[in-house]
Amino acid sequence: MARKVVAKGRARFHRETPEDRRRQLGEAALRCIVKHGNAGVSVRQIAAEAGVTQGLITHHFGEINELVAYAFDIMSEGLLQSLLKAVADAEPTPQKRLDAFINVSFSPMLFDRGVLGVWVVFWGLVLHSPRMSASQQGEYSNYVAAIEGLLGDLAAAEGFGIADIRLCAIAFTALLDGLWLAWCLNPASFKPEEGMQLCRNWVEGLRRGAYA
Amino acid sequence: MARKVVAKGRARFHRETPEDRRRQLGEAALRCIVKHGNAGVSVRQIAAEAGVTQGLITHHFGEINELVAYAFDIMSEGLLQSLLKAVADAEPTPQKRLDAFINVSFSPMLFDRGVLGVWVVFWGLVLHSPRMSASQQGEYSNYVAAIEGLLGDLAAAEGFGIADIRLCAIAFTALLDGLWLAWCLNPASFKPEEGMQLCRNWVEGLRRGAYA
DNA sequence: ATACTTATTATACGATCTTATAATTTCCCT
DNA sequence: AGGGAAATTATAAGATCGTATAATAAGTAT
Repeated sequence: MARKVVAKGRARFHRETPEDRRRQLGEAALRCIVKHGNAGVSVRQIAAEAGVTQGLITHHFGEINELVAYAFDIMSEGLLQSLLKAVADAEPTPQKRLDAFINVSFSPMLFDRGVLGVWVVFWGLVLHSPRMSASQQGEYSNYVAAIEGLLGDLAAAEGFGIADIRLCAIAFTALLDGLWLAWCLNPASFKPEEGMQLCRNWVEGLRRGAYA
Repeated sequence: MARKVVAKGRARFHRETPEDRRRQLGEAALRCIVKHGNAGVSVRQIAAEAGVTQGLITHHFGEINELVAYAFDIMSEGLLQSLLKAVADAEPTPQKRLDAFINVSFSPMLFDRGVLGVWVVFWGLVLHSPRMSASQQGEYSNYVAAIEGLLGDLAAAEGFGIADIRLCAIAFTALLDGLWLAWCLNPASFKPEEGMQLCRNWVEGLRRGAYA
């Protein structure tokens, strides 16, 4: 009957599995980075955002870099899944699938200053941390491979030639990333629909044999 | 004859004009950012790099953000000047001038992880600081305008059509930036010469009317 | 129920950060 | 040669940061 009495006002808490807690902390880290950029990467801020004390981060991740790398991984995987889902939901023709990929790339889910803000922080870390660089390389190659598949299917269906499809996918990725970056840094410079049109123009150049 | 005696070991120093000192501090800031990324943005580190005491930064710039914005400006202007000089030194045909622009864009002066590292830091600040955003907008429009001129001259000389040359320049800029980003984050993904080829392929698509 | 594992809190320590203020040196000007 | 403006050093104050350590609560198995 008698509830166990908590000594001296120490905070009560809910115990969670390591995986759940790690994910909560990773998502809290992402929210902090969205809000404050590099300045948001701090044990104290992230712990406060997650509603826990600082020690938990040390306990689950050791050092904070490990938490940030983990946040990078879950964010990256989530975005790629969203992209692939949009492609899977499209009509199963190479043209429609590529269109779907372009459309979702310019949708508010990805074409968003907050999302870019997170990536900019990650890029900064990738340049100075082998751990982050390893994550980035894996995720980049997954992304390029997805585009490679889309472009290859289109070329096969329409019968035009591509000299080096891997390089082609790299170029298309670069175009998407570059437009994303430019628009997020300065949304007045062009409209998302115009960005989509520029991507379609790029594909049109591909069709016309500019990369054969 | 008697040298003026310095009291109690206080450091001697050389007095400089405000412009010179500001530039020295700006360049020291750039070196710190190259070396340590966001972590290099610190009054203490920059002052040490410049060989002065911290107070000088406060004296000349007020708050550190102002110094970083100034560093952004001098770096941005320097790079654009280098690009324009390469164009000016090329043979005066639209084709050669555009080629020169592409070549210098992929030269070690720009295709460099340290240079990208500085820009990544700037981008992060642009997303959270109106002051930095204002600088970025001005510099981006100068950059796009330069490309717009190159592409317009080529179209006029060769007689192909471009529906919206401003958007075209934005796309080409995005491609360049995207390739720059991808290579610096992961230099193994492609070779600079391959990047140059991809840019030429993009121009070939333009020639073939993909943007008409 | 009771013991045990460990997730979590609480707290402390040393380093580094930004900014403010006062003292001092340098150099130009007359 | 000497006075004065301002460039520069020196120092301090308070905030925040990362990490380590010990104490405690929560849930699980016995």
